[in-house]
Formats: sequence, structure tokens, C-alpha cells
Amino acid sequence: MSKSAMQDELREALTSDTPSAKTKRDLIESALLHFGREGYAGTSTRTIAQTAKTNIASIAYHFSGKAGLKQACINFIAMSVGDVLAVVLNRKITEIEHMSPEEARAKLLEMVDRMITFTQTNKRAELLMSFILREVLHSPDETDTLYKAVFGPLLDRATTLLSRATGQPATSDELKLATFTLIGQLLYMRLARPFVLKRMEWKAVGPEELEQIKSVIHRSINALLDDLSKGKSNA
Amino acid sequence: MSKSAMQDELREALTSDTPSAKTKRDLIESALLHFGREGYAGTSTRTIAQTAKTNIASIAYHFSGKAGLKQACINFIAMSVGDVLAVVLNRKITEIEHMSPEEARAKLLEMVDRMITFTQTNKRAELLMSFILREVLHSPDETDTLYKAVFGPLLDRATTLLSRATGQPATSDELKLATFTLIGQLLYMRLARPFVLKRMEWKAVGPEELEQIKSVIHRSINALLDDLSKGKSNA
DNA sequence: TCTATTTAATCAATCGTTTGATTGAATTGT
DNA sequence: ACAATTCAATCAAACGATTGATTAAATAGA
Repeated sequence: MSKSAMQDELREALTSDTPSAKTKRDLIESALLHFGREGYAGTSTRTIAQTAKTNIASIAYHFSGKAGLKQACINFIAMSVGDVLAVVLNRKITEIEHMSPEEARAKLLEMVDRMITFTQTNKRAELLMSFILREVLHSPDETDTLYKAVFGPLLDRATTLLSRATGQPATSDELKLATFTLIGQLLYMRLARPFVLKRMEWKAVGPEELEQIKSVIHRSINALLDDLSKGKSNA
Repeated sequence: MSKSAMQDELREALTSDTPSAKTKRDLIESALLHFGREGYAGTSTRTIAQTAKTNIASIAYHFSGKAGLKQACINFIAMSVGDVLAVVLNRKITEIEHMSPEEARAKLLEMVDRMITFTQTNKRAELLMSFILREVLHSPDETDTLYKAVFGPLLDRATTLLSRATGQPATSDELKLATFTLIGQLLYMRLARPFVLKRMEWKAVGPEELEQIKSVIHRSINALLDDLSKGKSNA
């Protein structure tokens, strides 16, 4: 079964209004919450079932065990984040390739903006990021689903925009690596939030703080884009 | 008891050659390994004791339980990483404040270089980063020890260098936030290694790949420094 | 009715911790 | 100086609690 077919099946299984679909949804929702907060090993099936207001045996019945429920969570994340990315990256790569440098830069910054807003303000984003990060930390060799459904397309679009905005070939190693520094900045700003709050003497990240973060990352990315564009003529 | 006093005590307790010191060292070493790999909840005291080649009861005896051993690991990290930083950041802040912009930029890049090499190549660094990240993810409100002993001093030095290199005041929010984007780039490049390897079609990060990473991050940071320096005259 | 789903109860296994016994090296008393 | 005692340290064994999984009976939906 192909990746997208699996996600379509999952989507249908979760969006229908059969009683079984609701139980599945509740279980995934609950598992996502607890896995993200306490980690996989730190979460008991009883806790998951209790939050989902269902019986422990439901986990085995619907997902054939705790491990299956985790995999369902991964698929769910791949699906839902894929939806978010579909909005952000609604343009196909071929469209991007015909953009002017200015247009591409604006699009890239808009995409970065959305990602910052999502990571910094969305409550569910916190759980998703925790879940993904724990998965990468614990099973770095089993991140294929997440890469193919989330990070692969994201990196593809970002690198292509970066290429259009700077005039550098999208195939160059430097540009592909630069994409990581670009995304790394904004993701780290969320991961290290406890340290950011301490350092900036903030109590929380509200609208004002969000704008400050956006401003700094914009400036950093614009500087990098300018420099990479210069490199075009230098090369 | 002050933080440094606690760490001095810990250092003495671990470096002496009494039988108890060796057992403590072995237990912390083992716990660091397993906590970093499988997480706190995912690691059993039996596994820890087995790797440390001692009895399970030793954990309760020396650290009054699993939780105490985790705290000892945190203190150990704060101590050892503090030592690493002491070498990297051997200059006092007052010395930095008398550097020329060129000198400060060179020092900043040298510091970034060391951090990249450490995070990308040091085997222990992988465990430390995993441990720290899991801690930040799971107990964001209990990261005081790590902040005060590791990230606080690091951010202080980096921001001061950034200030000298750009002419911007070290107290400005923009500069303090820029420090996070700076450090975030290189840390993320290590955290997201599974994705970096997939994207770059690398099998591992060897000397050549390390140089490519350094080159890109150097370029990104230099671009940011140039831009922030321009901002001095613009403001 | 007949299948799909939920439920309470129970399973063996593993969890962190505690126990009491044992060791050998200090410390004490004479 | 030497036996008596105390002490820190380690050990195997067992504790009650909790884990993920499973069962068979009860319930719900078509």
C-alpha cells in the first residue's frame, strides 16, 4: 500500500461518524497528548484509555496494541501536518520555478512566517513537535514516514524557493544545507522556549514577543539570502 | 549550598578513588548512556545497574533512588559541559568588551566552530544533547540547573561577542534573540541529523561533511553579522 | 439475528524499591 | 599490639504496584 493510500484510508477511518471511528479518534488524540508530554515509555495504556474515556482493551482491538497506536499517531501527524503544508505550499514546484527572485523571497518569508506562528502559538503544534522530536531522538533510523510526508516536501519547497530567490542551483549542497540552517533557526526558537523565556525575561510568548521573533528571523534570513545572491555573481 | 559548591562537591566525590566514588561514576555513566538513548521512563534501574556492573540496590544507596540518579546526571552534565565551556570561553566578559569588531567576530566564529565540531563528532555530545533535550521537553519548568551552568554563560558570552562584532548594544532584545538563531542553526543541524543524512544523501557525517556544515553556518553567521553591523549606522 | 464493539476481570511480566545478610576495612577499647 | 566493635558498601532475594496484553461475557448496531 502506498503512503498516500494509507493516509487516505486513515483519513476516511477517522472522519466517518461510526462509533468505532470516534473511539479511534479519541485514542489517537489522547495518545498524542500523553506521548508528547511524557513520552512513549512514560505513558501507560491505562492513562491513554482514561483520557479517551474508553476501555484499555480498545487499544488492542483498534490498533493491535500500544505500538500500533504509536504508529497510528505517526500516520496521523504525517496526514495533518501534510494538510498544513499543503496550504502553506500550495504551489507546485514547477510554479515556483517560474517565480521572480523577489516573488520567491516574499513567498519564502511568508512560509517562514506561517511556520513561526504555527510553532510558537498553536497548542497542538507543541505536542506534534514533542512527539516528532522524541521519535527522532529514540528511533533515528525509523523516521521514514515523517521524512517522506512532512520534512521531505517541506525541504523541497524551501530549497526551490531559496534557489529562485538567490539564483543558486537547487541541486547545490550549499543551498540544501542552507535550508536546514533556515528552518533550524525557527524550530530551535520553539524547542528552546524555556531558555528563551529565561534569557529574554519573558513570561510567555504573546503577540508582541511573536513579532520580535519574526523580526529577528526575517532579518537573519534576508541577510543570508542577500549573501547567497551575491555569491551568484561571484561564482 | 551554592551551585558551584555543589559542583565542587560532586567533582570531588567523583574524582576520588574510594570504592563508593567508582560506583557512583559507573552509575552516572551508565544512566547517562541509557537515559540519553531510551529516555528516563524507558530505562529500568536493572539495566542501569547491569551496565554499571553493580547491584540494583546501589542506586538507592548512593542516590536515594532513580530520580536522585537523574538529578546527579544533570549536575554531572552541568559540571562537565561547564568545563568544556570554560575552555571555549576562557576569556572573561570584560576582556571581550575590549576587543575590536574583527577580533570579536573571529572569536565568535571560532567558538561556533568548536561547538559544531563538538556536537557533530563527539560521541558523548550525542548523549548529552539527547539527555538535555529530553529534559527540556519533559520538564521545561525545571531546567534551572542546566540554564545557569550551561546555557546562561554560553548565551552571555555569545551575545557579548555579537555585540562587539556588530557595534550593537548587548542589552538589545534583537541581539539577544539573534544569539538564539545563531546557536539554533548549529544545534538543529545535529538534532535533525537523520533528516540531514536523508536530504544530503550522506551515509554519515565525516570530516568532509563536517567542513561543508561549518562552511554553510559560517556563511550564514557572517551574513547576519554584516547586516547587524550595517544596522549600527542605520540606527 | 448476527456481527461489531465495549466492558470488567485477569494474566504473566516487569517496574522501582526495600530488606536482611555479608563483606572487608576502619575505629575503638584495653 | 590485638581483639572487639562499628562502619560503609555490596549483594541476592523479595516486596507491592503497575505494566501491556488477553479473555470471555455483555452490549450495541445493522
